[in-house]
Amino acid sequence: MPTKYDPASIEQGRYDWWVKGKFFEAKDDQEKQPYTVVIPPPNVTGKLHLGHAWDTTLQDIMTRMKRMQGYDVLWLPGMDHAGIATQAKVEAKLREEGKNRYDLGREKFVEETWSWKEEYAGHIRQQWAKLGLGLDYSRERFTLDAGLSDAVKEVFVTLYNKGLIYRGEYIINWDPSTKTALSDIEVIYKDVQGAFYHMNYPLADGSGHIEIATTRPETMLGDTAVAVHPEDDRYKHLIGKTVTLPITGREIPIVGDDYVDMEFGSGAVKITPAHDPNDFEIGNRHNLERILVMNEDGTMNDRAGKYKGMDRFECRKQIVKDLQELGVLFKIEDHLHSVGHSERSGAVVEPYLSTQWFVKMAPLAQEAIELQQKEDKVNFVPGRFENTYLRWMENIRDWCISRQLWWGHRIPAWYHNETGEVYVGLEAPSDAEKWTQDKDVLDTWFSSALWPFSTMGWPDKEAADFKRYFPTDVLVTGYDIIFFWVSRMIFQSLEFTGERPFKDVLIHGLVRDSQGRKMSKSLGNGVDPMEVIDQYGADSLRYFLSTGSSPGQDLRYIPEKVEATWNFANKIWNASRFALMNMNGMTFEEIDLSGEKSVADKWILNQLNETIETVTRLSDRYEFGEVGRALYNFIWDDLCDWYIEMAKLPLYGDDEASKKTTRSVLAHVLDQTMRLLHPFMPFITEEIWQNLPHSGESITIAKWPEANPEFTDEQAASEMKMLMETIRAVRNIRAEVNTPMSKKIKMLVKAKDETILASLERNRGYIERFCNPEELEMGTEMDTPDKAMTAVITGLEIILPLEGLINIDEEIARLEKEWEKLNKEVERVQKKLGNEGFMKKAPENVIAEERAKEQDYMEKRNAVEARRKELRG
RNA sequence: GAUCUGAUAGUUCAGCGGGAGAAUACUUCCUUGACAGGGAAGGGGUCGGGGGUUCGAAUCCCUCUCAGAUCACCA
Repeated sequence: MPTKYDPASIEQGRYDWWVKGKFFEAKDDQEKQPYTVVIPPPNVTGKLHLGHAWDTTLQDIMTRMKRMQGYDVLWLPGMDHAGIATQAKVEAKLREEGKNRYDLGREKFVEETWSWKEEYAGHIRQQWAKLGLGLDYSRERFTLDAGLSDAVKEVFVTLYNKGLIYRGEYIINWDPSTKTALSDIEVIYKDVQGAFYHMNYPLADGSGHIEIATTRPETMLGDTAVAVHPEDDRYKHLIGKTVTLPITGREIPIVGDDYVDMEFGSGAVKITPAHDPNDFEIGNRHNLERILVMNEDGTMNDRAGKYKGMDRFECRKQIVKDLQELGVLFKIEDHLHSVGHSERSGAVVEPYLSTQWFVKMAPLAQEAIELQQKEDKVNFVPGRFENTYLRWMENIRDWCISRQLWWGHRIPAWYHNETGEVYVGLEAPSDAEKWTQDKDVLDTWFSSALWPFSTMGWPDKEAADFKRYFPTDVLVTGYDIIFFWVSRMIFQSLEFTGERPFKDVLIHGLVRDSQGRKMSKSLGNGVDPMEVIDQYGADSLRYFLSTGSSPGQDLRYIPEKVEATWNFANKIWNASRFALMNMNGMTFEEIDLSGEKSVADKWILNQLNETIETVTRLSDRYEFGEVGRALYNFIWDDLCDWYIEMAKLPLYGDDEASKKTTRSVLAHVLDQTMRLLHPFMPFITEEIWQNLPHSGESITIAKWPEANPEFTDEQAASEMKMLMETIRAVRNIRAEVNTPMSKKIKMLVKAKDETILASLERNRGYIERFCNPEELEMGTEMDTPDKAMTAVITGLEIILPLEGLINIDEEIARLEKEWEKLNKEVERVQKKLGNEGFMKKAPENVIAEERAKEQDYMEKRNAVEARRKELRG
């Protein structure tokens, strides 16, 4: 084994070996309980970022752990066809070749995209491999697979027949750059510095004018009314009159509608039913004409008259100029308002009148909301996200699901070529030649919403995997896609399987840069997980990601922290190296823990028990940050700093029996520790475990450790505690008087009683090794020389005669300070114990603890006081 | 405007009713046979401010300040 931990060399080839060994495949073993997780499918043409690495590492930890705990684990991988994003990428590539999708035609274009998909899917699998994810590739799925497409059709047709999917002409969010409709949540609102344009529309009868204001003056070309509040004294007499729309000269009515806010602006609103959702509704109430003035690409259409062909923002400039010249537009105010942008393309979204398909949400949402009142609800971790989810569900609007793209699930609707009749079905009508299928595809999220069951063979309700592995146990995802995905899976699963799709949802935060900023392409502050792995290894990255935060909180990526994790891995590596060097070829069968054990042996076994218990308990609660701390402390402090140092005594000695026991304890503790750590750091633990005396083919299928009650040993724990305190006290004094370990000093130990003395005598060897005295005298009575440093710890007093090295005045001052400190503690505890309320109401164990503290502090204080008196002489 | 989150050592963060913790940085010492990317010792915090509940509050409640997020409105 090399002296330095080199992740690249140990990670090399290991993943392929795991996959070949089929350790990650669900075995459909009826003896075992199933445990299921489906991966949140990444965009197939995307690249995995640190967020994916975090998300999948958490899933890997849980599935590896459950596998070791004896579950029949299925962790199902897959990818998402990501309609808009993927199509945009392929179109960009075509553009580079001087082509566009229309040159290829729909069929060719989709073919081209499929081959892209194949290439990129390979990249993603490589990244999963590099992260070490224990995925069952025999069950990998893609949202456009035949099976999943059947599920999509089944859901569409069923919802349509139930009246929960409808087609209609409404105002939707239109992205003019990708020329498709978007759902409400695909629109990102950003505050933008715009302008508020004030205009006077002249009354048709020439009796004056009415003032309106708008942020989108170009839409005035499609105005079909002006609305005022029916109670507004300024305007109510005008209701029923008409105004002449400047430029177009159309005559449009003034209507009264409650929607208008009298306090806002002039209290009169221009109404453009084809370009604004609120205006659309007002239009419906007043039977107004809908005049669409834009094309799908955001340029002005025929209805825009002389502005035809202009881009919408060009048109805005021009129309403002023209209206100013006409004297209609008389004021432009700066105005900060929020403007919708496409989540994918970034283009300014246009509210646009269009015929689209929608899911009627109210009944579906209602069921999902009611689920949370029931026993088998979806359990959000942390719980507060349930409220986020519920509030969204309660206010949900209908979901626009049609997209004007080519890459996706084609909508299973056909229109009769002559009658225009609509047919919706799993297959085309029998006289297919007389019908034309809807050109559009479905929102990508429509298919991902079915992921937990469509991947398992549904709509075949008898499919083996669906019956065995659904519902899933936990879904892991970031809080940013609760609305996009989690909520939709819940209502679709309820509607179609009658069950929740997962028992738990573990929500994590976002990975940010070291300054707390979101990672983004525009800032260029993104970090590629693959580069981190090249530098520090997958295990370091995984440990950093999984233990570096608490549930639901964001995580800053700080290179120094990943480095610190590398140091931890290096520590583990070297501890194992030490063990192996001293194992003397011991085999697994030769491990024997029945021999006589030292305090150190008993103590480390006791600590191991506690660690096993803590790691198991906290992992079940997804408290990986705490688990990480427990493992770190156990390995670095208990095992490396203390146990291994103490084990050197027997290992370098010549008592064969204790050598064998020490080797056995080391082998056992390391074996168990590697197992505990394996879900977090799979590569290094497999490597070390394979080198250690072990039984079994791979640590991935080794049994999860269980605390052994035989090894729980309070006595050893307290004896060890005293020993450690003794050693620390001596080190402390040595540091204080600048007397390094290499320098031998005389050492006296005064024990409080015979029991303590006996314990100290038992551990004389350790004291000699760690305190390096030239002479060690221990007893219950001890004369203290004047020129000595002393330390008081629970149960004993340490005296180091240091002739010539100490200054008595300084020592007295130090003792006085120490006395003050101890006295303060005594007073604090006594105040507590003297408090009637405390004594009456505090639990017994707390009172007992306080009593013990009082005793301890008093003894220490008295010893310090006695020493001070001696020095004062 | 509503809701949520955060404010703890120089820095990044845990802890979330019973004696202020980790990592990192810093200071001093240590070429001890796993590891100098190591070991030992140490300094450093009225746990954002103010109220309250409690025998007891960093931890629970209220309020204020600051930072961030989400949703809604924005003619």
